[in-house]
Amino acid sequence: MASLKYSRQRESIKEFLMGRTDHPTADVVYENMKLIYPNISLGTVYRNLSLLADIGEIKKLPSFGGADRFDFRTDQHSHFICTKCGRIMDIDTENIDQLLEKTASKFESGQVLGFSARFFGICEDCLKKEKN
Amino acid sequence: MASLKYSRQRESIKEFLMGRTDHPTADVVYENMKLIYPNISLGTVYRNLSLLADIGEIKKLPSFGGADRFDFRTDQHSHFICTKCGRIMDIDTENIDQLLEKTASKFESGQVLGFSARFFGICEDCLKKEKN
DNA sequence: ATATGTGCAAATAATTTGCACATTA
DNA sequence: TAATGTGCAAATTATTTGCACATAT
Repeated sequence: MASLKYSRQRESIKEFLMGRTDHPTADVVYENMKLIYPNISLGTVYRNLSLLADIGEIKKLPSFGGADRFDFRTDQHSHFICTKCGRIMDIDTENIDQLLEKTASKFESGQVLGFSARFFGICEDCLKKEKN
Repeated sequence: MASLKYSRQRESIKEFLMGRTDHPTADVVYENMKLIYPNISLGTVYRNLSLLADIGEIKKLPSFGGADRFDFRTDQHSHFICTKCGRIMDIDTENIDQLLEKTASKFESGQVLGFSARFFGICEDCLKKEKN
């Protein structure tokens, strides 16, 4: 029944995500884990990210023109995605979440288990760079 | 300056998407195009889908645990995504779109160019199958 | 001891790209 | 005839998986 066993690697991955708010890709996690475990493999990183997402300890964000992102915040919140640099920022949308919740409860063609709002655009940093 | 030239393949791809509401993947488009152009290549399909999305004639939906989806509807609307079978359905959310619009206009850490709400869950068909 | 986890490398899946030839304007 | 598009195959990118060995319970 697939019970869970401790692993240093998994704990470090979790801790790493906990300390970041920028929703890194698996590859970024991998690069950072290599500093602690020089021999860690990308496969291990992917396996643990999937596992952590499955048990709800982290959240997997579907890709937007690139690699998936992983987020330690598992509570309901929205994202702003910069289409220039790919950065993902949390965005405060309490009222939206309430409305989504309401819409979800009214949906009749299936069972809604989750929802999210996403905003696409260009972040401040990229706007500044454009002025050059 | 990359001006646009007519191509039968591109027109057919557009027409095909126009006749569907289920947001097919590039591969599904490819399989259907092969019925018309037996020698068409997947590369051509991808190139035209990207091109059409760039000029705003279709919409590219970021992947959710799989291949990207393409949609002829380019107006603002939301999606219900079945996490079992991957089906994507349009969902009517006028009030949500208004609220998202309002939130977008208030956002200060960048320039919002678009937004979307997505609902995840299990569609009616998959719910029925689960009962077996 | 036995299930679970890991590293490694190979496999798979989705998408992109270089190039010679074909088509459009 | 010059720019754009196509087919083909190889390359790239993101992710998954089989296997022998290592580690946790």
